[in-house]
Amino acid sequence: MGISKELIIQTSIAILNKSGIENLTMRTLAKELDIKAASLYWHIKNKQDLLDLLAEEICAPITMENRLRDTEKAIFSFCQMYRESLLKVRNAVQVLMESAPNTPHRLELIQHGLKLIRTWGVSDANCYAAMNMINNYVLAFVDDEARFSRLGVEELTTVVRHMGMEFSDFDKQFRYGISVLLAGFCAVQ
Amino acid sequence: MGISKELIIQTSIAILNKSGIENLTMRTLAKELDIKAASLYWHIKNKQDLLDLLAEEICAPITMENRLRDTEKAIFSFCQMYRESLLKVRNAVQVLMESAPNTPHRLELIQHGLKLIRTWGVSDANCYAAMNMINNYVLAFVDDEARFSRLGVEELTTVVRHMGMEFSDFDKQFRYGISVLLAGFCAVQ
DNA sequence: ACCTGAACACCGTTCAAGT
DNA sequence: ACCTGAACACCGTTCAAGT
Repeated sequence: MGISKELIIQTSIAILNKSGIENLTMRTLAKELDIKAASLYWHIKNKQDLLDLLAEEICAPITMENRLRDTEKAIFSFCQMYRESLLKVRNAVQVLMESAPNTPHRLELIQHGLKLIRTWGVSDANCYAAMNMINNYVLAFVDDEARFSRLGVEELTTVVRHMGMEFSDFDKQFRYGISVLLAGFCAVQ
Repeated sequence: MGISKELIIQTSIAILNKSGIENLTMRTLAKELDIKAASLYWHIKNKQDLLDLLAEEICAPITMENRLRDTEKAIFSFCQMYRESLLKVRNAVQVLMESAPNTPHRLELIQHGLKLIRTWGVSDANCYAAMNMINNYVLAFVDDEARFSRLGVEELTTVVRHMGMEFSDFDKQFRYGISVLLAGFCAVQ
């Protein structure tokens, strides 16, 4: 069995999880695949192309079930899925931020998010801004969450002392932000 | 007159504004200063040190005047100053994001922001999360704003058509987001 | 169709050596 | 005190050449 795009993606994600994005290079990727860096260019256009593929792969687990009649619950569960998908791959946030959401699945997700926000009562004029706010909130939150989870115990206690913050429950903090945004959307028209 | 830290900072910002962050390298910076890259290490520790200095310089124009009795107005004007400071330097957002807010002025800004948010009525338990939300909102907004302002006319009309969005008035959009956050903070306790 | 060697044009950083 | 030459260990990418 030879090198396939799928294998390249899975190997890249393995490298991300093991060594982080700063060690995902065309050379390390090639080495892991037992080929030379130059050979990668037969399968993918360039590194940006690889990042786009990874972004799409990272977002793949996010589904768009429409079973929830309660719009608020639907938005919460959508954001929660988004968050969980990002947490599954180390540096997922950086990968998404280095690639434009032009890929099919990510475009679908945006459409779905917009629909939810419209249903929540945000006007046409504001729904793109609202969508951006939610998207940026989730990305920034997960970025922090992932960074915290990689801190040593001593740094953690330093941070806690300095900020006087309990972050034992990331879930609660996450829901707080979403609640703020949803309440804010309702209040401002 | 020799090379000073201040000259290095100003030259770096000139390079940012002319060529963007991807062209701010130790080599281009040295060339602009008429020295060799190795010489830079006499004046600054490394590139991360440079980015920290730049982040502090970018945030320098943000003042913390306390003259406004109206908390809402104070927060709006604080965010507006933040935004304007970021817009003055190309890729300012990326610079801030690549450096931790450990420098004196940035720490002061955080303290001031927290105070405003507390005054606005956010609880101790939530004020760090709220502060993060505002900070991330401004950064993401300016990142978009700066990106849009660098788009050509043809891409702009494409985006407008696709999103059905008017972005003639960035100010209005910016204030919308801040309003959402402030209203949300009040509504969720 | 798929892979490689070798090169090109870059990075950040170090360090002995110069003045 | 300040600067440089030269090197080291990297990057992404291209392309003629191999099979």
